[in-house]
Amino acid sequence: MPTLATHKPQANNRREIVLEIAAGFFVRKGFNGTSIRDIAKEAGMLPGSLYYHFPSKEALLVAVFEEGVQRISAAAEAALAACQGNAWERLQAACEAHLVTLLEGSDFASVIVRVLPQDVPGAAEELISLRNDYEKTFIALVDALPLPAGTDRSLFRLMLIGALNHVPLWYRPGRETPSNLARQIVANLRFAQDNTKTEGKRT
Amino acid sequence: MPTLATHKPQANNRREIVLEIAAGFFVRKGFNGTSIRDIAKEAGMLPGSLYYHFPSKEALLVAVFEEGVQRISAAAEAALAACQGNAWERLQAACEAHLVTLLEGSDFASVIVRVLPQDVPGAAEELISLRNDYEKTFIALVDALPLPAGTDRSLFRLMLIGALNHVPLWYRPGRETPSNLARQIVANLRFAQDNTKTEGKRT
DNA sequence: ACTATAACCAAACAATCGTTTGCTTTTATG
DNA sequence: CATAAAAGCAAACGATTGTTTGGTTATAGT
Repeated sequence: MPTLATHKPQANNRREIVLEIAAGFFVRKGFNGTSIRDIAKEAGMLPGSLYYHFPSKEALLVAVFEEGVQRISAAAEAALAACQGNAWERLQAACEAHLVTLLEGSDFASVIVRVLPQDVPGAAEELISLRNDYEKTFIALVDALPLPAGTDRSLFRLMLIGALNHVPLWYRPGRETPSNLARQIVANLRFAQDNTKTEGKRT
Repeated sequence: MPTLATHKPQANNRREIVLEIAAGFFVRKGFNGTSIRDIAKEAGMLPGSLYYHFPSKEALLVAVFEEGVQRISAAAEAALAACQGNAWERLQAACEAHLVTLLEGSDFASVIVRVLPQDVPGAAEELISLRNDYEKTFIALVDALPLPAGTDRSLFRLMLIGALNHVPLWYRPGRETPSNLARQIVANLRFAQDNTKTEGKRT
């Protein structure tokens, strides 16, 4: 069979620009607080033109979300690849990468924390699935910790993620660095577990 | 002086019903995801009728927010009044009340966690102020803790609040009780601080 | 040069949004 | 009963929403 329609006139230049602008709006205004016209206007395009790149507003959010998960995952895995320490040090490295990406990285990662799946009914399950994929890394990291028997590792992980993802709500640049904050957060959870007497917090 | 216009035909029955319905929508759909018509419909009223009770949608949200702060504050202070223990036990009591109110109390308190001030531009400062009033309680509780010198108590408190307010995003009734979760969350932060060697996490 | 696709414009669509206005019903008090 | 305020209805206002449709320009391969 001959080469049928092997054209490729150009790359999607504007598509990535639109994604970046959309990420900014979604982070600052939320999903329902952002209009297609907001994004199009900042991109120097007309509202309808966005529908060449994305079939719907929800699909645009999903694309931003996917990019965010990919970026923060890449940051965490890169940090882990460069860390040869023990389980606590590896967890700390991942948390540093996580927080640095949230606070100083692009807006893509922040969308993951800002936009709730229930805000996007048509794609809620997909967003949850994407987030779960990323958090699997933390499940493994927490599982590797030398925690006292009886410790609820699931709760421990959710505590940590809750504390980390809460930082963007109060963080102000100039005081502590994101890395320092992550280190302190992990440290505050670390020593607590070292001398616990396994006294029954569960039966 | 004679009694001039001392009428009071009735109390604001419907007003509180509207508030409760609004709280439910704000929690589940967010502020921008909730329409006046949604609330009015569930209240069995017409959209315009809400404007007799509240001058605007934002004012309605503020009213819900205020009620939420009052309820969760009352729960925390009641728990503290009934607790004669040490600083850690008092913190635990407040956290239990906080989490129980968030997970099992009315929707009013959940609105505080769900709706971000930036979603309501015209009342953002007021919402922040209301939240800060409540969190002052936790500032005092954390200040009273016997933490090792050099510990950033502000970060410690923000970690705790972050972990607590994150629970509604993953909590599923039937497993652990809210009280149990709060106790474990505090416990996970407690022992960490007991044997810290004051090794410089800050200079 | 011809053609097919990419990329976007221009303009509108129906639906929904928060809100306003004028009128009616209800309710408690004198 | 009379009255005045409370509470709500009915209906619309202009603005904004996500989206569609058809036409236009740009670009690259044959």
